[in-house]
Amino acid sequence: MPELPDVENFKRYFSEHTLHQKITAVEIDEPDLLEEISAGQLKERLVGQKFVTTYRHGKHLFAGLNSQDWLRFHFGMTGFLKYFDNLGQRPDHVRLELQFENESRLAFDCQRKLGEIGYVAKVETFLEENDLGPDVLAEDFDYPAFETALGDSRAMLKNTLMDQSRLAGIGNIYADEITFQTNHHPKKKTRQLDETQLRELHAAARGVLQTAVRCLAENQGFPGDYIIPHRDEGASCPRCQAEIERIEVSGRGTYICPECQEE
DNA sequence: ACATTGACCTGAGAGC
DNA sequence: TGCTCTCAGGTCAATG
Repeated sequence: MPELPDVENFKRYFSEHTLHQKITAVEIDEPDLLEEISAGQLKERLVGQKFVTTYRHGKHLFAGLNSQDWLRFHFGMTGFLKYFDNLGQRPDHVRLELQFENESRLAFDCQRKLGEIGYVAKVETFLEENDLGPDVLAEDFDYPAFETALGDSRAMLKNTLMDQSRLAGIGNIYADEITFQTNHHPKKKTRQLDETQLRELHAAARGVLQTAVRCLAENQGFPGDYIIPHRDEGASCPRCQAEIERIEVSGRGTYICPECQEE
């Protein structure tokens, strides 16, 4: 689930519920998910603090504390946040739970344990050390920045889009949507695109992610010409009715319309 | 430099 | 009902 649009919504959810409340207890149910800090230290650093701000870069969510440090979440394949005050609403695979002054709680649920919980002093340092490219929805991510980010990638288009060191935020689902919207086969070499096509790709990448953020926020379906709701072998293309195909690209399940996206 | 494969983990759903 | 198989929206390391 969690690609950039999901994480952007987690950010909003986090802000809406947890800011400016004193943390009174921290329960760590799965210490293996901790990255830059031990369980004991994390408790020490969090109890008594408040979250004052949030920041997102790609698929990473940073929650800023009044100590100036940041708690970092990466959601892996199955992570999500749940805020609740009635224990009956506690989800099934909680790996970290924060309790607040008013007895409410925030859980980080992560069934497959592929997520990460980190703790960093500076966001910029983390981004550099982990070689993350620019966030695709950053305000200043204009076409020249996009061109720079792609560099001289010789990979297949889908792989370039998903390469977090070039572009931060795009995963399997939205890579497919972006190639569909621009009528490219995902295995096409990125290098083969001319400038007009690259400009279209840039606009489509931002447009798709922006639209997805909004659709998820409003809990409504995707636009009628999106392939996302038709990720099924045998489903029909929302634009030309041809049969959707499932192929593999670098081991990832990939859905395409063979008519709209010729190789 | 890039593609492929398997590993990390666990569970849901399909098919028998 | 229960078993087995496949698949899952992320990332890393090893291999060719």
